[in-house]
Amino acid sequence: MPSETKNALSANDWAEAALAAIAARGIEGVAIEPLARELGVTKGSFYWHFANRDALLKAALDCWEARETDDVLARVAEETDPKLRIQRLITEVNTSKRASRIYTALSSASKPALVREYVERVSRRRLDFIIDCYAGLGMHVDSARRWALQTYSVFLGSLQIRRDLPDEWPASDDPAFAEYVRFLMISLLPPEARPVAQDTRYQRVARTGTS
Amino acid sequence: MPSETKNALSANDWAEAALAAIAARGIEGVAIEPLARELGVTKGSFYWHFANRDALLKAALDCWEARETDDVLARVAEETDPKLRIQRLITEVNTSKRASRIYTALSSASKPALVREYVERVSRRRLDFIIDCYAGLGMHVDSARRWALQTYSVFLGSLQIRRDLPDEWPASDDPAFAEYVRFLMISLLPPEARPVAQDTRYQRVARTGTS
DNA sequence: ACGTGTCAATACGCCGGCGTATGGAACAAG
DNA sequence: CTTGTTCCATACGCCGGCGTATTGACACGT
Repeated sequence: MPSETKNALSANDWAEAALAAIAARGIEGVAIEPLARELGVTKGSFYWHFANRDALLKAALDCWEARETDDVLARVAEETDPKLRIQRLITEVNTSKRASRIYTALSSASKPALVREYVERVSRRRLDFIIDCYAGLGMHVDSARRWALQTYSVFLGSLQIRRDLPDEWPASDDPAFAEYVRFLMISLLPPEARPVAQDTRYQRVARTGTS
Repeated sequence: MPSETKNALSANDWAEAALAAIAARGIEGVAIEPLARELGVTKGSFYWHFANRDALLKAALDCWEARETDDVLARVAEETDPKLRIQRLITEVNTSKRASRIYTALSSASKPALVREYVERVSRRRLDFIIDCYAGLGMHVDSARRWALQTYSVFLGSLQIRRDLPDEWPASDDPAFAEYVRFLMISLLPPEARPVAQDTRYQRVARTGTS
């Protein structure tokens, strides 16, 4: 196996480049010849490693699925306490921009039916994981499902908002961001499991005479 | 103006077809010749009505923006009571599948910078509207923004989940759906504005001896 | 020195979509 | 009947991406 002896490309290099292309230009942006140019080679290289474009897509999606499940979920799952686990889940909203771009790109239109399988598997595993988190709080299954659905919705919606309205989303160093996270910590945890006793999310505006 | 005398196509027909194409095949699916085939004409027709593909995209996005703001927001805004307004907003999650497909398609990758403007405008108008809804409850601006961000996230996330995991989402006639809506009614309204006094979202599972 | 296997460059044909140019067909007005 | 306008068809050239075939450059073992 004469690998890593020279600057020869591996199939994995192509898969990674494909993922980057998905993040940057969407699923349709995974084109052999442009990718080859970016990698400094020609497509003669590509067709040695892969049979066709679909094979590349499949390889890239395999990478993605592995990272999005075994990786990020494992990072959260190492927190054994169910309450802290949910909290960590919430702060993970600040996950890498690249990951979120890939997800929304995959989840969008076109969906060559190959992509669909991957998105569905990853989504289901994520949701099931969150359901387990809430079930770990001693919650009934139906309740846990509702809470999880809400939390996962907030997660996905946050990714979208960060894409569509980058200005509206507070930066990580903005105190408003920390406040929002604390807000979510309360909203997304059932009353009995909340970090602080009192709910400070609702401050009425000072009374004025106007209407 | 010899319009509607024959079966002649108008520019608006093309724009509508383009929107349908966005919903079905994404932004890249807006191709002149396939659209012409669907409409039963050739692209000779198209290039009489439009200068190029970008002009068509712009026309389609104008239609979309009008519908997504002046239309759907107006439908919710006719409810004057702020509390009921938020509730109606929540039930609007069940909006047309087509609308959600268009949105996610637009918000995905590629984003030829032309699309970006439209998505940003629509998103901002939606978010501002929701912020006003919460402010209408007498909430402080910062608080209202947090609540709105959460609610809009739930809304967007729900659209995504319905796309990615159609099986996991309860059907409209499923009692689980009604229960989830009631769940959200409580979650997404501040304590003082909730429809019912007691919070029934958290039912602990019956105690068992196992672990 | 000689083959063999690995990885890549080059050249080619194909297809589908874009945009243009030109030529109608229908219809109204004079 | 001619003329002009509106709307569409046809034919063409162009480009970019896909996939194949062929050749070539190294690295190795023998």
